[in-house]
Amino acid sequence: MSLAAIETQSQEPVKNGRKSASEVPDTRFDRRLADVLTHASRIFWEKGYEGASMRDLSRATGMSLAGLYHYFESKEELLYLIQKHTFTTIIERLRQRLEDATDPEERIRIFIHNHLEYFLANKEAMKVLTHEDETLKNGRGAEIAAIKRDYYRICLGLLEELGRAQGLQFSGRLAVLSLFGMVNWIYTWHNPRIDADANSLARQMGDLFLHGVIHAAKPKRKNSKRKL
Amino acid sequence: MSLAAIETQSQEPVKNGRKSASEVPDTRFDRRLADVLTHASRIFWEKGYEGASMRDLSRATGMSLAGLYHYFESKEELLYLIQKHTFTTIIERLRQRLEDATDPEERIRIFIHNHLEYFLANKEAMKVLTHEDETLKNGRGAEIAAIKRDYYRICLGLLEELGRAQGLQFSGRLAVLSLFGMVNWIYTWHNPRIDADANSLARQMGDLFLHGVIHAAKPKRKNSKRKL
Amino acid sequence: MSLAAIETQSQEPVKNGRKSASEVPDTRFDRRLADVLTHASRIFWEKGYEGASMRDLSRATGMSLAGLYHYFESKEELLYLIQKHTFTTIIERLRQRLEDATDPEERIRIFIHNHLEYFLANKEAMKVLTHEDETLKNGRGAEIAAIKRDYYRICLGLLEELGRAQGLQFSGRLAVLSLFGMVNWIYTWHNPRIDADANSLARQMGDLFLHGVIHAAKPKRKNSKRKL
Amino acid sequence: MSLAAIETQSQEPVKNGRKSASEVPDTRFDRRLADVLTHASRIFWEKGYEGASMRDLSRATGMSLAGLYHYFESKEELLYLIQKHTFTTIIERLRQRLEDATDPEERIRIFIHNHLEYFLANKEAMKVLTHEDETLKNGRGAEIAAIKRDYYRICLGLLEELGRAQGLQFSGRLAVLSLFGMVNWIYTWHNPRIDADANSLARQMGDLFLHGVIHAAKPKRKNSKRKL
DNA sequence: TATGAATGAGTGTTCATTCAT
DNA sequence: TATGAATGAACACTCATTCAT
Repeated sequence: MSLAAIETQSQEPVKNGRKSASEVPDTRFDRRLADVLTHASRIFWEKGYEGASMRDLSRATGMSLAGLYHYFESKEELLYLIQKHTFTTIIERLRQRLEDATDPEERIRIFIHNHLEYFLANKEAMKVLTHEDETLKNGRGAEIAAIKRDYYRICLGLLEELGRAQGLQFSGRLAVLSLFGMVNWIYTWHNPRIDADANSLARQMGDLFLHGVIHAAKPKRKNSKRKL
Repeated sequence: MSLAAIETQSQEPVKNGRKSASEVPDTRFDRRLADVLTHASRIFWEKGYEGASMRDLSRATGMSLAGLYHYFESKEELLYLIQKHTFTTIIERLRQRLEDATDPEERIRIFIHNHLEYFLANKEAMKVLTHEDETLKNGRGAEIAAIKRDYYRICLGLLEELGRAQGLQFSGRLAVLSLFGMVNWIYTWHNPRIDADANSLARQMGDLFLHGVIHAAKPKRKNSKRKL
Repeated sequence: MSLAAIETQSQEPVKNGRKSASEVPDTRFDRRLADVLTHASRIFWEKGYEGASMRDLSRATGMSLAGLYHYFESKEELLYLIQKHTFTTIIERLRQRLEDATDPEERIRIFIHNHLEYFLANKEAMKVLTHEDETLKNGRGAEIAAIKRDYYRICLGLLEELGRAQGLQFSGRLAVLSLFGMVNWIYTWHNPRIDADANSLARQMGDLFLHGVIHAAKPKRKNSKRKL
Repeated sequence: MSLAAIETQSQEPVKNGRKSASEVPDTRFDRRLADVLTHASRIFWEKGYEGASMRDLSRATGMSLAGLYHYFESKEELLYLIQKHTFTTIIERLRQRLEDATDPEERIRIFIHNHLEYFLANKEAMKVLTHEDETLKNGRGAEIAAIKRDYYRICLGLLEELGRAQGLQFSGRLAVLSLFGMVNWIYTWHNPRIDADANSLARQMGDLFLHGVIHAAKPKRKNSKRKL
């Protein structure tokens, strides 16, 4: 699913988008808008949502200020579109990859890998997602929050599968949020020149997280020497 | 160490260096400025650094706009002071608590507990620290970055102690940054009404992290059945 | 005379003078444009000429922004067309009704009634006429001003007839403009639910005005007690 | 009461107007703001409220755009201040002049004269008052509407006095609103070079209106020939 | 010590209008 | 005949900051 696609989709209710009968997507049209969103993503990443001005976007995209408003209702809509696209894409990919796997550990590793792979390839989007978490208001904010909750629930579900399979007892919430912290934090430190790639990172973080969960949550055996 | 103290200290070079060495510190004065920083912290937390205006701060503190500039060079200095104070305080506390402990695992648990305890009590500061990571420019930015590196190195050191003690082999960098992710992320989700307190959280995260590190990094024993 | 007609008429010189004399008028076409003017009238009334945007008009009429410009040169032309139509219509009706009456008082009552009746039925147009009095520039402004002067002169003529018939001496100008004030002001206060209809209003205002003029202007008789 | 005075008064709740202990009005300060209001009045008159830009006001007053906002919350507040001042002043003057007169006719003539005199001397204010009748929103709009109703009621009261004194029967509402129309309309036509001054105009309009009311409302005598 | 006054530069957004199709 | 795309100029308003007092 391309940025253009999601953009077009959300563009529907805006203005009087006629959208001709035959519905052949005008790719030249869509590409233009997708471009804008890509640039916007970068600018929001560099300067933050508040710090970025529509004039910055105008400059970056080569589109006039008023032209921007021809396509997008407001600065907030740009943020919304970016966040929605990002979340939708990552969830969609995750679902596809999860289809083939049944082993609970494997499935969690898929989750981690999917997350890291996407965000290492789209670091800007990642920061925009996490930094501008509470920026969107009302309807748009609620919509993104709902998608985010979906993502959370998927991960929680995976963890519960694992728990059932191995007879573990632990707080799913804490585990999920700890995992989210680990994998989300990368945008603050990952340097492609010195740090491992998504595959390697996913394996290492998977090891760390899964061993942590499994051993920490294993019902104490009688002869376990000491607390840890 | 009070906010007032750090503030005063950094205020020294500013403008009319009236504050000669021998002078008894005017605590009424200091308290006022500490108040300003506390309010500023809250406002930056609520609106972000860019989103917060000096007028917002003026309103929140009850000090006139010009009054703010009488004490603080610029909006950026306020951010700098807050970040410096936060980091300095947390590191200082950590060092004190570390003094009494020698067991490597115990020391890492102290690190985690210290971090969570401070940030659960100062959630605003936390967000201001992590969100406005790259906001400070030049000298001030470099100074904060240096303190941050200190903090990172302390944590890395603790991990290396553990590795040596237990004969583990793992990437310290990845482990530290994963841990940072886990503990820093709390400001995005911690709800005092439903989530555990710092002690409990520190114990659980400590379990998760330490089991993860130790078991994931343990040199494979010959008879280890399976990958995990 | 329909709005469409006047519109068409003034449209003649615009752009591609396609509309050759012999052509049968396309009424479907005309009705569309008349509709636009009716809507425009309402929007100008609600928001004022300056406050109304072409986008408002586009929305209200369902015609695209560019479509509006296809038929009308500019926003100013829309105002011009509305004002011209309104004035032309009211004068035309007045002339018809005046044809049958000869009594000077009767003729003034016809003037008042015609004015009130039209404007009570077209309150929007009325406000657009009086509020946007000086908005039109150059040629268009002059043309409307000329029509307005016509209307003024007709009324002045009626008053002079009355003066001659009854041997009155008074300032026609002041009387006309006082009358205009009385009857034009209604758009600011008339509430169809509590105020009388055009017939009743015309009678009452006619009484007030005519008694006022006649008694105030009657050459003093020797035994008139006092000024009033 | 000077423009400065009313301005100062309404300025009180704005921002943190400290307003020193002794309360000696700083006339230099007030004069500046009164100046701004006078200029604003003129600009609103020339271009209408919507058509006038804050930049126009900035240019006209010689004060920077941001400076304007230092003193006035918004463009709307400027309009409010002008309207409030105008209405308050004219009502205050009216009340003073009414104090000495007891004859009902005389009192109505005072009303007319007061109105015309003020508005011939302040034609801008007049247009701003009548044209921007519905511009103010919410609280400010309600406040001005209340003052306006006061003014209406005073006039209605005067007419009822006259009715009682002379045993007339007529719609007070219609009479008041007709009178308002007559006297308010002058701003559309009065040309000081060719038209009479306030005194003369007030006398003539007074004659017209009073004769109109009295003769139109006089209970029909048996031998009155015909309707008029 | 502390503030009201003042501002140049910038904000997000809307304007009337043009033009290729 | 009719419209989507596009824009330069303007809009009301806010910004961080300075300065005289």
